[in-house]
Amino acid sequence: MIRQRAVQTEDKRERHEAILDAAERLLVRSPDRVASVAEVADAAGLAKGTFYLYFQSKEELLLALHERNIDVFFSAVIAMVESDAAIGIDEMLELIHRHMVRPALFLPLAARCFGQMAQSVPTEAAVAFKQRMAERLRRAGAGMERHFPQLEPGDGLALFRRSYALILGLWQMSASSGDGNASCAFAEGGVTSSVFAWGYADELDEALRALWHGTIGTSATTPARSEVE
Amino acid sequence: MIRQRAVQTEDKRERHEAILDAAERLLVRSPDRVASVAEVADAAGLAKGTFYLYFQSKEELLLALHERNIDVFFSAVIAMVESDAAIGIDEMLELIHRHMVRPALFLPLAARCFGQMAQSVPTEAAVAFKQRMAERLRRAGAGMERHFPQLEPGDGLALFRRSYALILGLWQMSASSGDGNASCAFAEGGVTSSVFAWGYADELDEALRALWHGTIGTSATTPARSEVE
Amino acid sequence: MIRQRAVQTEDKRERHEAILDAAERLLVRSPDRVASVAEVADAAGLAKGTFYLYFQSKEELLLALHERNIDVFFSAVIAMVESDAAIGIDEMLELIHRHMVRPALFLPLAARCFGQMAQSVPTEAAVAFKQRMAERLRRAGAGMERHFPQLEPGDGLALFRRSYALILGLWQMSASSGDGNASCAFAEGGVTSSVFAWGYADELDEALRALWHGTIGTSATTPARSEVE
Amino acid sequence: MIRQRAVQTEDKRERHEAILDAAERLLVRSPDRVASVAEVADAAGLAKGTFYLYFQSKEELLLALHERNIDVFFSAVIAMVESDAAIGIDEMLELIHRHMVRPALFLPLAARCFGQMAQSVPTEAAVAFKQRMAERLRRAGAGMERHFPQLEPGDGLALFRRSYALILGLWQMSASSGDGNASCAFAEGGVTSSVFAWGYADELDEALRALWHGTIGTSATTPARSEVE
DNA sequence: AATGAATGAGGTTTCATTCAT
DNA sequence: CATGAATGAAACCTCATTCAT
Repeated sequence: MIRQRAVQTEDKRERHEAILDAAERLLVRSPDRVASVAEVADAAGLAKGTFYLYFQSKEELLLALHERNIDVFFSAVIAMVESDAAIGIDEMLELIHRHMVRPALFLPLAARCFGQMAQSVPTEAAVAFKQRMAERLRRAGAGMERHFPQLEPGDGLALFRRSYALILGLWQMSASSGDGNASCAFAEGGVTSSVFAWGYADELDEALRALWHGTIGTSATTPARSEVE
Repeated sequence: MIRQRAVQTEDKRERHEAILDAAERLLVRSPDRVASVAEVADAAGLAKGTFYLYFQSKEELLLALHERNIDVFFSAVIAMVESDAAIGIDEMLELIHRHMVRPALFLPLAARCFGQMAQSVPTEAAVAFKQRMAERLRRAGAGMERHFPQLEPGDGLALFRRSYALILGLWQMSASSGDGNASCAFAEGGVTSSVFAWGYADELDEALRALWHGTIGTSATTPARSEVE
Repeated sequence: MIRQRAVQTEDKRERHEAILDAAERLLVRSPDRVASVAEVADAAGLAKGTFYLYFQSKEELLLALHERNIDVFFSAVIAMVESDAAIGIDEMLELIHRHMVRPALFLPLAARCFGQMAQSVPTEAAVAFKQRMAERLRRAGAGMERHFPQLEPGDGLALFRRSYALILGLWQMSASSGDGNASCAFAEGGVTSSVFAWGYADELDEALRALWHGTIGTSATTPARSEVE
Repeated sequence: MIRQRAVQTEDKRERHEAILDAAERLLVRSPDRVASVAEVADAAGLAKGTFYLYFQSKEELLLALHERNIDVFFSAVIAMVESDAAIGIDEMLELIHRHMVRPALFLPLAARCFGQMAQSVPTEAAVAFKQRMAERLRRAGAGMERHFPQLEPGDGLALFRRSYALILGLWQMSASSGDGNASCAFAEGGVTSSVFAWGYADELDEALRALWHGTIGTSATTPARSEVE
């Protein structure tokens, strides 16, 4: 239950979360448009002005929402790479699909944040975000290097960076015309469909395999591939 | 010389271009903000109302500007792959740098367009854009397959798609805090810089090499590398 | 058949009429809005600019259209009052209904013209219109005075003026909310409907009878009334 | 004193009025043109956006302004007819002149509203307006019937309706060429002037007398007339 | 702290009118 | 004469953000 006034620090965090929840709800309900601040505040049971007591700007809200998603993903990744279980690309792909591809929210939000962050997020907030992001990438990359000795120092990090770039970039190419679906369903047929009618999920898998294959070598990827197919 | 009135179809195309030029000029001058329609029209020496004779919306202008950039790049790529000269990844990287990385406009605009296209571009326009894009990718991909017989049908296309995703995705990760620079120059030092202070240009090269290496194999990439260096 | 270029005076008049016809057609088709100049020109098979070779402004078009309607009405009125047939209010009402009430165009147009003429019609055009209008009223009024000796000089004119004012004013009160119907069909019931749910046609008859009765006396109106009822 | 922010309902009403006042001021200052929304907001000391917090559209502003005028008039009329003082047409004419004819604003605004209301006022607003108008007419009509027993039920209402129609209709005929004056002062002489150079104020009196005479009979009108002349 | 009225920039739209061709 | 591109004013609209209460 939310108190009338958030006097305690804990209450504040609660409100923060409540606003994020409200934004998420609205974003899931209609993924193709971003709710206005008024709508978000309303959905959170607050007045418009109150929103700005908890977020500097609307962009910051989106960024925070995005970071919450990212956090879940990286927690899982870091847990995996820091465990001693044997891991391969298939385990990683499974994580990626579970946390980024299947949730309706992750990719649209990521695209929006990365595409527009430059606009109105104050530099300090962006820097802080990037620092937290960097720490996550560093830990995940270090874990990777522990599992794959053929990786030179820094290569684990780079691998994650590039994977993330692929995940986002491919999604944007597939989703960039307002079709909520991963696969563009246009029936014009002919050449077009053979070029653009690719499913995001499958293409992502293949692309990541190619990237990892080119980085780590076949040791982790080829076997995994053969297991699957 | 531009006529006062665009009576002929050719004149209209010229006007169209003139508006794009104006927008480009403004965008180059202040890369961190998008000029208003009024400013663009003004810079093109036209009234605001005239702008809407040539573009449905501001989004469409940005999309058209982006497509013009893309077109230059793909023309070069297609010319290359359809020629009989031996090509390797280095030639491709050079094209990418010349047309996408070095021009100040390409990547910010691409990020903006891919991240936000769904907003106000009518579906038909977006579909048309994608079809033109698809045709370009198809030709480039087919050309690639001609040069690299080890590519299965469709792999050339996929390679371009994934490369483009990497180009965009990495740029968004590097540029997402309003620093116009390719390399984030923040002086907080320590861990952060070792993780995020990577130059976009160099990282892109490495990432693309890894991707191509994982797709085409060493035949095209490693030798090419040794020739250059 | 309309020539390509209206060189002769006669051709010009033809075009003038063609534009009026087109405007009338559009106005009849959708009475609640006034077509744009572009639409009118288009419907007349002309370019937008050509319209302005035949009319100073859009207002002038509406005025001319209105005047054409008026002319038909007054021709009938003058013919009647200048004949020797016995006339009473019923004959007049019949004319009014035939030329003003039943045609869908007359009253909306009249309201628009009278309500907005002040805006953009140059004074000279308005004066010219009023002069022609005055001459019609004068002839009709004089004819009335010939038929009703109890009218003092000028009273016939005044009677027409006041009748026209009633016709217009009542119509505006009845039609002022976009309901094309003469009778407002709102079903809220109670007091409201008993006040506003009056049929224009019937109310006009009664009002004009009262006005004429108060001006001419019972000689012309009461008998006529008894004949009808 | 007007608060900076209209928090209370009462404050909002005040704001509403303040905007109406501003619009009225501008309209009085230059009667031949309607100020833009920006001008009105400016004159009210508000931002343009604030205007739209209080009025749906510009048309609604004009309608509200008109209704305010109407309200003053009908309040006076209703007060008169609901008092026990003896009333005749002269008292009524005096009210009409004081509230409708002499104020520079009433008639132009009424003409505009009645002629154009259909445009952009949403139907519900127009219906609400008419309902309020109907209630006023009803009360005034009922009061009239109390004073003049010869009126049948409904005749008082009809009398007001017709009077209002005359007031408006005659004004539109007299004012329809942008001359702010009640009497058209054109010097073309001859027939014209004898037909159209009638003073609105006097003609209105005569016309209303005729209408009332034809409705109520001489009991209320003739004596009053003799007193005046 | 909470509120929501006020702001103001600017995108979108319409359209009567003008003017170079 | 005919054309329709260009104009520019202004309505309309949305919305992130600010600030008096």
